[in-house]
Amino acid sequence: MPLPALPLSALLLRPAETAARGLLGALLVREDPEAGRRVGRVVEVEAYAGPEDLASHARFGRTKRNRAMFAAPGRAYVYGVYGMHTCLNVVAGPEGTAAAILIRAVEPVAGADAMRAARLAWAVSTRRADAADPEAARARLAGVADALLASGPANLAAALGITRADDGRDLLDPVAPLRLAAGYDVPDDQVAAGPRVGVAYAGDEWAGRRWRFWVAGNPAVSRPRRAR
DNA sequence: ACTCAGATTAGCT
DNA sequence: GCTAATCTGAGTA
Repeated sequence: MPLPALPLSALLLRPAETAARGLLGALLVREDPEAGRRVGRVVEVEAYAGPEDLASHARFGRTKRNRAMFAAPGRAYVYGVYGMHTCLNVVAGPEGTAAAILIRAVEPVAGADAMRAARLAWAVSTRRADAADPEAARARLAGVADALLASGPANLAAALGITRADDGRDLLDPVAPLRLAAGYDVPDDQVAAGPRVGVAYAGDEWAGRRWRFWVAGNPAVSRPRRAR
């Protein structure tokens, strides 16, 4: 398999949409001494530019929540949303740019069982109904195809055990427990693009940009929902 | 196909 | 205090 044209550290200095597309095929690795190694291939991403991007969390400037966005490229920006969900971004651009790439889906390459177990752990610790009936939660997750375990940003975070404790961590550190690594090159003819999900509030100019990129036909790509 | 609950927090007034 | 949020799963049809 060919390697990406650029090392990740150089790729992440490019404009967000370029870096986002280039991140397709990279590997997201979670080392866990108990559960073992979990690896996913990035198959779906979204680019967010800096404060000028009205869909970006950086549009309010620097805040308590988004401070990691202003850190160096390759850092994690992890935030919580909708009361229970966690999402992972990779900071892009020169430090202070506040650009970021939302990782929306990875295709499990190793550790699918550990991902399933982590999804269950998240469910019973977060959702009231699953806490009340863990067996039902276990049975539901047992029916989830491997390819869907880390499909969608919040599912991805749950499957890899990503929490806000990971906010600001360096994903390019080759020995970090959560890291990005060079993976597979994805040729242009396998890359599809469309509008970002859930950013209708940003107005036509920004919501209309086709800054969501995915590997065409890949089963781990999340189902885009209707804009709200 | 559509609708809704869930449950926390940032950002704003 | 209030509103909406880079979401998901369950319910109805």
